[in-house]
Amino acid sequence: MSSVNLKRLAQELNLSISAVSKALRDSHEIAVDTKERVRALARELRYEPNPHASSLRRQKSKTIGVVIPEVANSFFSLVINGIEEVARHNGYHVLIYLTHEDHTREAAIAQYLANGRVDGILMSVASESADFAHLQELKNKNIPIVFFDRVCEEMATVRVTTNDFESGYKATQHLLEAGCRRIAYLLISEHLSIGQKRMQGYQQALEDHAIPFDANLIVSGHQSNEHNRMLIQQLLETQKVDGIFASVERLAISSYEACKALNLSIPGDVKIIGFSNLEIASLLDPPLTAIKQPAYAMGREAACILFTALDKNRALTASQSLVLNSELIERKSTARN
Amino acid sequence: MSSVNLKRLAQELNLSISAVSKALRDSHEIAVDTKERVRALARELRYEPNPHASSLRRQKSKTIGVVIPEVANSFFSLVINGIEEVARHNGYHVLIYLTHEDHTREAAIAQYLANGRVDGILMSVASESADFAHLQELKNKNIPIVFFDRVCEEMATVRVTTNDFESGYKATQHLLEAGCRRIAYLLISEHLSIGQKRMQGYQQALEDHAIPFDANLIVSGHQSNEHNRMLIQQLLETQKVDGIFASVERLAISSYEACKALNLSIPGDVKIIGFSNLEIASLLDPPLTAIKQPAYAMGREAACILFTALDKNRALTASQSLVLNSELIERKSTARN
DNA sequence: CTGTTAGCGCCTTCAT
DNA sequence: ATGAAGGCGCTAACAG
Repeated sequence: MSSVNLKRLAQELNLSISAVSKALRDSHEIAVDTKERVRALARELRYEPNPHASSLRRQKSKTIGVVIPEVANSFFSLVINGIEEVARHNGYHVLIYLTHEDHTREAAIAQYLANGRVDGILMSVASESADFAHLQELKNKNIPIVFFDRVCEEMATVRVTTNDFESGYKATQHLLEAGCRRIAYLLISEHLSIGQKRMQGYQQALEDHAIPFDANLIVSGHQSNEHNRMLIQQLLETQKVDGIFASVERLAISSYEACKALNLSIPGDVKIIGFSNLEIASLLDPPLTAIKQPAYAMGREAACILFTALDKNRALTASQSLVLNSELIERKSTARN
Repeated sequence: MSSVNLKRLAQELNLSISAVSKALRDSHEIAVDTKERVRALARELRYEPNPHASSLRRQKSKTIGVVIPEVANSFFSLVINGIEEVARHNGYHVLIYLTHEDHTREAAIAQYLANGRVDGILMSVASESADFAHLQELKNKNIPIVFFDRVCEEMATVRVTTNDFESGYKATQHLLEAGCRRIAYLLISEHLSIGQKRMQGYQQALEDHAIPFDANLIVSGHQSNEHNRMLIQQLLETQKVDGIFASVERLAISSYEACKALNLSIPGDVKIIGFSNLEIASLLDPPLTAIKQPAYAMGREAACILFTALDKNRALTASQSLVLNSELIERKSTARN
């Protein structure tokens, strides 16, 4: 650590440390030419303020924590892009934490973020998070936190979500209008609000079309894609199913795989629609009819809300919540059958 | 900030700050029962040491920086997973920075990481990085840095890479053996070593099969997928091409799109092979024959090398570099034509 | 305009 | 076995 710090600059310039500090922060109480001299040397020596010292002193880190279930997934990848973009623009740094859908991990992460390491948190809760004491804890410590997509229903906090009920309704309606009568609904975890809301939309659509709800057509997936594919195959074999609505991307893909494995033709025997942001899904044959969430925008919006709160030292209130619209994307098949 | 800190604990326990500090670090010079008392209260008050104070004092942050071109890409997503996994295991935190393939951003990031914010860096260089002064700067400041996948050829540093020449060779050979004679090679940037090495493998394979190299069949892509698809379409329209070898995932996908747009049948008119880690590529019809990099493992390995160096205070030497093997994955088409 | 001083919270000698 | 003191590098209040 040959570290060039304020002391070093001060020595070389025959100035006091605080004068140098002020000069670099462009304080009005420092002579213009002095500022120039200071800045010149700082540039020459490539001075960079020590962020830890600065954070310690100012009680803020200019860093946020992003807590998400996973990243190997187009939705969260895009979200990170949005967040990083805004963070960079506002001079914030981004720490990333993956829960792998594990409630214990999420709690542990929350625990050690509650010590000043970050000024705020952006979070999409893990699917198993039924117990949210750890989140309440963060709230108590006054750490601003913005939930996005997978929110914690039990807490009154800022949320950036999409119109889950509505898009669930539309997706189901889409299948119904395409002639489906036995539509399966696939979700990832019963504890997740998005799964619930989308399902409510699904149920409402069924009801509006006078189709009876059948609990046998609801499948709750798990971690392993392999396992999920099995579950879906089992469903297709034991139940009469002519449509599948997958409430997350992975399940939509597993549905495709399951149909393929069973030699079911996809638009013919079973129609599939799923939440997905995968560009490549449009190249499938038939292309995956998808509900596409504005992932990048969600990341940006969530980050913006957090940063303005942080920079203006304003508290976050649930009223700042935002609901963005997901889009139903249907593409024509180029099937040559 | 009602922050519970050492002082607070010390007061409540009628101990000195240093005693508490030592107790929490399980020092042998503190009585066992005292330690117990301290730990009990710490747990009760949910004490977490202030990381900035600690970093400042110890001159290390237990944080690493990950600098990558982008994240909306299956390769880097998987890498992040691997890194986060190892980081968490070793008690490190992960800051993430995206260059968006922009050399200026990369330099700026390097600049402000060179101040103690991170103990080390994992990096995949931006495609435009012809000039690497900023990387040399980090080297000079003794910030350990491990390059992975996209390395900086001009510096003697630790690298975690894949067998690019070899896999380039194999991919090309695969197409040649499938009967291709006019194989296009798509790369993302001339400045990138991976693009070069894979191309060398491509050229060697051509030579070994006595196929002349044709510079017209080399296409260098850019940022926009849209633009790349156009370039490829143009290539397909102006040149006789019966095979495409895409050296990055995005270009493989764009190739698919281009063929579709031109109504070229994919195994028939043009065979495509590409570097890709997308699971869903197996569902395309025909499935994308892919060179799959061990992305997750690369992230883990790179992180491991960095952490052991950091924790043992050992310098990184180029000799610790690692070359992992990519796998050629061919799947049978289920085409019903 | 510039300098002095006093911490931020933690860790580490050194003394008791 | 415990405590006192100094300092990591920076900032902010207050003097001069």
